[in-house]
Amino acid sequence: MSPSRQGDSRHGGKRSEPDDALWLLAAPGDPGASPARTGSRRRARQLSRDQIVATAIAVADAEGPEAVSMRRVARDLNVSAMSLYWHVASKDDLLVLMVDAVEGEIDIPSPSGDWRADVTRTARGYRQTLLRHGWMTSFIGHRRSLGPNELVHIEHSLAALDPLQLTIHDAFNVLMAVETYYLGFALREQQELMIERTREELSPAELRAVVSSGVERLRATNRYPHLTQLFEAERRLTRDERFEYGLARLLDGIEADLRRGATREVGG
Amino acid sequence: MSPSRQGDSRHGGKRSEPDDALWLLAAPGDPGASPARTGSRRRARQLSRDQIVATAIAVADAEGPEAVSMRRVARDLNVSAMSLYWHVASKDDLLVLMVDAVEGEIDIPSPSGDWRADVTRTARGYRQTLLRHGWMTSFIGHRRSLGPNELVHIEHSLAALDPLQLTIHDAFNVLMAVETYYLGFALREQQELMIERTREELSPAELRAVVSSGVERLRATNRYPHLTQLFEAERRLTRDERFEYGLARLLDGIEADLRRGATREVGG
DNA sequence: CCCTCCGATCGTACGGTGTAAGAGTTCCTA
DNA sequence: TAGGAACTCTTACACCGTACGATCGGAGGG
Repeated sequence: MSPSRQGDSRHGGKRSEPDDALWLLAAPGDPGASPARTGSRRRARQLSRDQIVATAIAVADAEGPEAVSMRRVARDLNVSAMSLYWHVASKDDLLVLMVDAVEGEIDIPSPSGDWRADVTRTARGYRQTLLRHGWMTSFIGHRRSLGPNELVHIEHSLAALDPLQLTIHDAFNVLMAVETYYLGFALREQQELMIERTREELSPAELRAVVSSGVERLRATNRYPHLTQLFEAERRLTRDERFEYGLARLLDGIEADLRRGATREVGG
Repeated sequence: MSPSRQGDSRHGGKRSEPDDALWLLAAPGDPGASPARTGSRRRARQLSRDQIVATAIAVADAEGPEAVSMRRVARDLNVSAMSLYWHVASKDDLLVLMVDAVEGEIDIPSPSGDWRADVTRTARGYRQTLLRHGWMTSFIGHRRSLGPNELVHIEHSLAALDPLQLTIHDAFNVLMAVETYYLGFALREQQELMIERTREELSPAELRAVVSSGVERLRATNRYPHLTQLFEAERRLTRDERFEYGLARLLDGIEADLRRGATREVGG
């Protein structure tokens, strides 16, 4: 019944992270000795945790999240599957590392003094990055701690809010609301893209048939007037427009609330 | 290389859905003949799609998303694994059906005339339901079509916006912004809950050690002033408070924008 | 120089997974 | 009574994560 506990340390591998990799609140993969420290001191061909993570990301980018398996990553590195376990505690750990690595790709504008512009820019960058790595939305739920790159992300985002002179909690509250929004958007967007991709595999004729028969049945029931109308209308808003609309409205609301005089006190 | 195509029909099973189950834009599981139509006309013990979905949901509720396997669900139904495939096209399909079934649990208030109250109520209901079925955030990405229950959800949500007299597109835009928010919140909330649960397995002493050593290292770097401050502060906002704050601000922004005179035209 | 040690890699094996193929069972209809 | 549709089961395959122990190769001590 009780599955294997999270391995504390085996083979006597070292525990220390590569120094400035700071993980908070829970341990990520721990078995790793620091990777290939002095170049070619040991074996010429030295496997490293970063290499593994990069390869796994490449696989996920190219063939989707379900293609990421230990054996597959190992094969791409010309290495046996079990070799990976020296550098990475488990597959779940690898996923966590992948997520944090991508989080490091997001470019973070340094605070300009215009908090709204900064936040908007960060949100767009986040969205672009998740769009570039569509698998992120499937793995992001595996995150069970704050990785070094997310720490940097949060720190910078909070710094961008400095001009507002909020308490740290109010600032965090604002930040979380915005992050919530763009995380949710990324999730929905990914779903939509998958549906679109599925539909692209149909011939135009098939597609038209499926859609119109669906809409037809929808209308026939007479119980979905709004939906019928929606599907019949010609132009739909693009995803970009929807992203910008919701983000702008959220920031509008936050801005107004702040102008109204500090964040509303919550009872307690 | 090319994996199995989605099975069109095998064994000559019927295709028709149970009549009012309306799926749009892509097919869900199709092999199912309609389940146990006339009670005990056939075998006394008749497996049905709904039973399978319910059992799968029960497994997920009790033991988490990773416990849901075809064999496991079959075992709980005292049936062989392959029997499920008569009623359900694949595991992915089962997941889609599970998601839609849960979506049907969300209670939908009938429009009261106060759109903001209605939307808020729906958002809370959605959050509560996703909280009750924590696995939803891991499966929701599998949705590749609009299930009957989500159709109802959208239809009702759009109806709630009627008093605003928007074009159907603008209404949809508003709705999507809100859904984006509470979907994102559910995702983050689930992450947080998993972290909390992980931490609950530690003794208070261990916990304090882990956290404070983390914060200590954080401070030591001198590069995370905001985060350090955040972790040292005593009171954190509850999740409820954060949920309500972001939702209210988003609705504030939408409201203000609408008052400003119809939704802003987007160039094109 | 060899020998020992240990970091790193590998081979094998176990118990799980999703599901294709087709045989077997049960019941309704002609 | 025969036929066939509706449904269930057995078997088998390829793949998965990973426990365990053998093995390899270079660094340090004698």
